[in-house]
Amino acid sequence: MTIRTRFAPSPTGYLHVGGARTALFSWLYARRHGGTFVLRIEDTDLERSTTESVNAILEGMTWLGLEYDEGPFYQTRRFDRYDEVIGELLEKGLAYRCDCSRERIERLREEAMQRREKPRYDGHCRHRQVDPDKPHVVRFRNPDEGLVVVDDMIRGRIAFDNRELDDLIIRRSDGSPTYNLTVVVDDSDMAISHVIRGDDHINNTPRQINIFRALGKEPPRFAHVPMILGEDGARLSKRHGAVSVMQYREEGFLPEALLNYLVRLGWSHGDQEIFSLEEMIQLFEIEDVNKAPSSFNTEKLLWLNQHYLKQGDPLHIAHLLSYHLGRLGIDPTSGPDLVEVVEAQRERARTLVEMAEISRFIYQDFEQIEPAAAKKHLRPAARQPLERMRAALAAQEDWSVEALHRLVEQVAEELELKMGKVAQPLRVAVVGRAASPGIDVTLHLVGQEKCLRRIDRALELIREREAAAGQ
RNA sequence: GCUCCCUUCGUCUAGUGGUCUAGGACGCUGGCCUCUCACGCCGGUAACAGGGGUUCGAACCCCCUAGGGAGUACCA
Repeated sequence: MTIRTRFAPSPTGYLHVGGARTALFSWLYARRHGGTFVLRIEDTDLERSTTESVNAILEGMTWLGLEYDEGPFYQTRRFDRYDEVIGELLEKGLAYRCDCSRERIERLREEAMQRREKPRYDGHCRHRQVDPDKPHVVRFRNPDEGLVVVDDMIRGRIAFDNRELDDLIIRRSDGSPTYNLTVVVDDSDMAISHVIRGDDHINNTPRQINIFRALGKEPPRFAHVPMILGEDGARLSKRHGAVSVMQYREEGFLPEALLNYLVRLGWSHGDQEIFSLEEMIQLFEIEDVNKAPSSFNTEKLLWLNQHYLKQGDPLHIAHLLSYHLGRLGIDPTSGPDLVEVVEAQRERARTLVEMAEISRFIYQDFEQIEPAAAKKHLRPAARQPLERMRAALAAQEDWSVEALHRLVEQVAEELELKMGKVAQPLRVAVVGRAASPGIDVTLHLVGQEKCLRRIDRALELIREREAAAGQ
């Protein structure tokens, strides 16, 4: 059998991490088995669907690298086909027209609730001849009894009693088809073999299976993946911060990190944490997906992101960093080779945004030295080492990391001071903070001119302090 | 309310009747390394929701309870 999976979002918002993971699982399943991955846009809700959302979803998929083999198919372009199927169902008596008022339906619901029963449509119009030219909806005639058994690839066997199901609307009074009909027609027409989707669809599954059968079609296999919860264990929602996939890009995450994080959310392969795309494809089995919902944990995502920052191709990361530097108002071409910046900083940053921020000093003079760092390191005792370093650096011609390293060591030796007594004041003077890459690399990246200028500023500050103390 | 689903460290998970005094990862934490911050390395912290069965033996099988979640639309 040819494996065909699909991702079928409704374009009513951006691509969020839950949808992205579902898409990833579907994509992996297809890739794993040499199958085809189809993208279908479920836009039958004319009120809520927007082209902006379609674009946002496409953009998110592209960024993650989840390329589809067929599509995107739009359901709004298939209305004729749905009508054809509904007509067929009507003709065979497997569906019927209904003109029950919304008031009547509402009353039915309330009565059922009072009787502590599940609200269901009572089949009032099943045997009535509703005038096709008058306003009406079309309902699917659900079997009255029997069991519908779903053999879910993740949950196992789930049984539903047809008595719990009612005759659902498959065509609205405005003539548009509804979800449960369109999925079945599409999954059938597109020969989808495996439906991998969120578990909020479990309850729809028996209805859809019944429609498949009414159509004389074999239903696909189903796999319902549990949802993703927010950091606090509550349901993930727009109010829970960055849930849009594209926002993760803005916040400096790498797509490979997000993908790796997402694949491990609910799925595992022994104790392995790091998965390249190739490994995911090779090892992913839908049966290994957990049944329980899982909470999103940004801390672990950050760890993975740093892992990929550290492991990735520096040139590739440099390109991405360039964008984030730009956002800080920095012209990346106004400093050293970006690859050198990446290599110096990638063990110190968890995101590209952080990397850009801690690299700011390489390009721009700072407003003021961090007070705590200044207080601790720019004291009178630091004046002599700083002056010596200033003189040595001013005379320095070879500005390579190695040469600078020897220079700092030499000054420390001459003054009979430990490295820290020389490097720390120097660092604070040049960086404006007490943290940076190795002092040699730091000096190298900043460049001679800026280094000297900043050391002069720091020396000035020390003299001011000495004067103030002397009074 | 009704139907369906879920339940191992704070979080992600391993585990499919004995090898579990429950393993790994993130986080937190002690130490080492060290010019700072990181990285790295070594160590620590912390869980089988509760109660009944079945069995020589249960995290694993069954039942109940509790707690979460989904659906119950002319949304998808």
